[in-house]
Amino acid sequence: MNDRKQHVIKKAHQLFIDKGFQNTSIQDILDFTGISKGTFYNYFSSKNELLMAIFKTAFQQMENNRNAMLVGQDHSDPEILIKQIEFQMKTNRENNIIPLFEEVFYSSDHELKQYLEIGNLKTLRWAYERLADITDESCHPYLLDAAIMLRGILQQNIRLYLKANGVNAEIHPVVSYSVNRILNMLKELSISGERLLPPEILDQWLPASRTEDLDFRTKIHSAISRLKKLDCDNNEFLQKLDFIEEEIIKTEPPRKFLIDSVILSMANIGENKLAELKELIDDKLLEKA
Amino acid sequence: MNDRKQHVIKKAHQLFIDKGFQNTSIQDILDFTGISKGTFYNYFSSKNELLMAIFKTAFQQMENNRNAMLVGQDHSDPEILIKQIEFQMKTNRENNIIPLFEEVFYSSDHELKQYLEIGNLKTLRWAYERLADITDESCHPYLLDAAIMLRGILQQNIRLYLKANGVNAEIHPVVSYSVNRILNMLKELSISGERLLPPEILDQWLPASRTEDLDFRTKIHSAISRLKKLDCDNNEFLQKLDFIEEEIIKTEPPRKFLIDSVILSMANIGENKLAELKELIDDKLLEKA
DNA sequence: CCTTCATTTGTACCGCTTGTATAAAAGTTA
DNA sequence: TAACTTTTATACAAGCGGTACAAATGAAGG
Repeated sequence: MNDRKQHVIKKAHQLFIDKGFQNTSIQDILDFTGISKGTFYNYFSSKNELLMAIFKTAFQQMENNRNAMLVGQDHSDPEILIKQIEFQMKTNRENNIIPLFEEVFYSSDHELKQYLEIGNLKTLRWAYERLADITDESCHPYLLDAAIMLRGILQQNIRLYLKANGVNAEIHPVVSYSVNRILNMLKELSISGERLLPPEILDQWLPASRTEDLDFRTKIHSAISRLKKLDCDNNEFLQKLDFIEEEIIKTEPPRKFLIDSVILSMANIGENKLAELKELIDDKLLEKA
Repeated sequence: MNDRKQHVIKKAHQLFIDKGFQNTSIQDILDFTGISKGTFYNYFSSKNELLMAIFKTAFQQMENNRNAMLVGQDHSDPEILIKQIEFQMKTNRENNIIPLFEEVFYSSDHELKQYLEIGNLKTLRWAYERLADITDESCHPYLLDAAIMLRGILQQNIRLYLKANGVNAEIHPVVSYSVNRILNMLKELSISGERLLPPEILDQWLPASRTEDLDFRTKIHSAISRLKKLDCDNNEFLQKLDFIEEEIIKTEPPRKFLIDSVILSMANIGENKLAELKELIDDKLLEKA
């Protein structure tokens, strides 16, 4: 991604942390980053899309750190999980992810909402899998419930612990306490057999293929959305773009010759305008081959 | 309260449920309720204050129901608690309280935020007290932690249970399951002795006097805010109003003769404009005497 | 019936918002 | 130098929350 664009994302994130999403106007961002309005709307089709870009980089960063902390460690050691969670909570706080998330989740557009929901489910699945590393087989049927409740407990405990002890308090004891509660609860559940949700439902919510390809799918979607705007009254043009999106997402394997010829037939819109889309598709199909 | 105003609150609430707070414009409300803009701003000094009025009536209603469900019942029966919570969660869902709450909590003005925070703490204290009814003495030091975690568990469990079983699913099993988890956790905590927050901190967060008077304080505050706007360049006038607010809230007992004479000295602003404030203060001081 | 008062209405207006449009300027590459 | 893409500056549209105010309406009492 463009360096300048990355810089805008970073600066805007800073503004959102300081003043909140709603209370930061695009003009604020333009002033703070020194770009012009035209450039802004060249980079992002809307303020929401900028926010999505911020979430995306934050999620990515979190996932990387999470994985890095696990290499060479004993996966079944609860202390490692605690440290991972602690780190996540800290960076979440630094990046103001939760407040930004809440601020937008219940109000904003469908696309953003869906993106955040999937992010949510992914972290839920991560917790589920890490709990599976730690506990023995008998607990596994209850791990989804446990992961769900762990999130709830952590959220509330941290919020009120920081209210009591100041926002700069060390959260390690809270995370440790919360994880211990859940581990004890799991023992009890494995005996009593009570359960709310079967773990299999996770696969239903997050079909493996869909989540692997999520990033690619959103990229394709936004590239195509941008193209659509170039000639949004040309019905044939729009149909072609819709066809490409559907073919690349739904058909397995996508028929590359079809996509290529359709793209070729749109060349009149400007070779360079199509470059991004072409590159995305070529990379993806190469990787599959 | 004015019937018409109440009607506006109700209709606006309906709109907020359907479209969200941010996505409902004042014009929408005017069209839907059939009042004019002038009347709207006669009733509410801002869109936020309308939202506060909605929250206030919803909280009030919830509290009443909560108390009504307890009369003539065995306070130590967990089933009653479960039914209370279940009812609360249902009405919360019907009134879309949580989403409206979240939508606004992280973005909006300080006053609204503080009001919601206090509402939050009040329901936390309610849960704390109800858990005290149910559990024996040995658990009491851990009840605040339990109340906090109960909220987290309920929130997450309900959210995902409804995602799995459809939004119209019966939530009784979820509430029952969640309360049981907490009760078991309490047993364990009373043995291990682990604790995050001491219950005494609740009194610090919600000083008894302050919460009793909260409703009165906000009423006084908004009445005075409204008056301030009538002559907002008259410094002496503003100082008088500030004095009244401070005297009625902070001085114990408030020196009525002082307040009365100050109000008298402001009569030039219009007798009727001061009526609301006068009535509020008279009622309060009568009740104390 | 008429006067007095408060409420309500309709409308114009302000400053701000997100987002579009576009011609001119600046940068890049060959 | 020429052809191109990107960036800039600016004007613009439509909508927002909120203010101001004259005119209309309603209610109460002499």
